[in-house]
Amino acid sequence: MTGLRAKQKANRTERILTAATGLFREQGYDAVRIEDIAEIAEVSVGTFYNYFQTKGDILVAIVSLEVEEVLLAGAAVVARPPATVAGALQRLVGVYYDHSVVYLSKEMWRTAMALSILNPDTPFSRRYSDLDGLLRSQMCELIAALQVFGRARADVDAMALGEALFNNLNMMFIEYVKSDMPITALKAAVARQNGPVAQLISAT
Amino acid sequence: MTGLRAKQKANRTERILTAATGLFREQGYDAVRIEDIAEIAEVSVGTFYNYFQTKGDILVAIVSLEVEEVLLAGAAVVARPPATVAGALQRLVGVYYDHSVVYLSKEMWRTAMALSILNPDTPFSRRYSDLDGLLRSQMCELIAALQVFGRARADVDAMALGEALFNNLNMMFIEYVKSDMPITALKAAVARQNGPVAQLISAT
DNA sequence: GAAAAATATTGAATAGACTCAAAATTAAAG
DNA sequence: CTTTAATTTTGAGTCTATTCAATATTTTTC
Repeated sequence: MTGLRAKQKANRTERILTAATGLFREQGYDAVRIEDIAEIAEVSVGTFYNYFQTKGDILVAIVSLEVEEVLLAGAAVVARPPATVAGALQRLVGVYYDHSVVYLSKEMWRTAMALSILNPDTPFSRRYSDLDGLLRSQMCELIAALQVFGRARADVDAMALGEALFNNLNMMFIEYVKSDMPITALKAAVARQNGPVAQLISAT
Repeated sequence: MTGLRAKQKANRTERILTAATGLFREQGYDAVRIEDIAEIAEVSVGTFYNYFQTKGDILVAIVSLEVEEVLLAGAAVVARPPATVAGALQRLVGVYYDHSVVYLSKEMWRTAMALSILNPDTPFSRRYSDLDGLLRSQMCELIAALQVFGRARADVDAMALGEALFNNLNMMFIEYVKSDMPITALKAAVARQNGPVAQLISAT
């Protein structure tokens, strides 16, 4: 047996996460009070703070769960990349963006990103940063895969280029959640920015 | 005469900004209370809020002043770019980073960037975003200048590439202020990331 | 220059994130 | 099964950013 305590702990974590996710979606991050989350989760405010260090922490935790999904979706693209460099890049970018936008509002993204910058040492911020690192690696893998398939020139540093490409798409996502730009405009802008690079590294 | 009111207003803005700048540098953003700023600036808490919408707003205002300096320094590089693409890119990047780091701590940068993401519609956040846009344009100008001087291939979209390069260096700066990385490591990492692009667009 | 209008200042009151010492629960020891 | 020890929960209390109605100052009007 895992012990009563461990079971109750898991159960409470679950209840708090569920309560917070629902409230954030319904009312937005700012409008939700810790008291509200605690009430729905049937714990006290103090207990909430035993499970999550700050209000921001739980949001970052929720967002991290979402990023894990994005990572899975991206892996599928890397496994079977489209045949052209430009196409492959745009497919991966599109998958990232589309998945990022399903469950989380722009406000939730803004808040989570802001908090992960503000308090980089909080445990869930670390997790978020780690996931970001994995996405970055995935982009590098994609470039490497294109080289293996002979679609991209072999004489470029896939690692370096992948990092730069990822950083660009990530920064553009920040612009997107800061503005009222539609997702189509975001994709178009990134496609344009990737254009020169895609052309230059395409195998001749 | 500009009117008594206008003069007093300018004077108070000045006093508040000076007080806040000093306190933020001495104690860090979080440790400073609005009450402290108001006391040193010899105004009431209420008056502070007549001049700045939030505590974050005044930080973003201070940081924006700094970004204006960075912009000036960058203009000098664009006016006389180093002779190689890689060299020119690295010079501009270096100027940006060096100037950004003189007066503002990593904590101040983290806070300002986080807040400009969190509340993009506050007046000073807009100003900050605008300045960021100008920096981005500056990178585009640099690429264009290198093309004019025959250092870079003329058949690449300078605008698109400049944006991507700037977004990369900007995201790397975020990584830098989130971590305890020294600035030398930051520059080295960006140089590496820019490497493939610099090589590919260099005039043959 | 006095009265009215417009604009600013003020600080006490509010709200909500977060803390912490006491109380309760679970586990371990005998 | 009791007693003791180790963990957890709890919610009243603290701290600060922010608001707003009352007050004060400056400008405009006549």
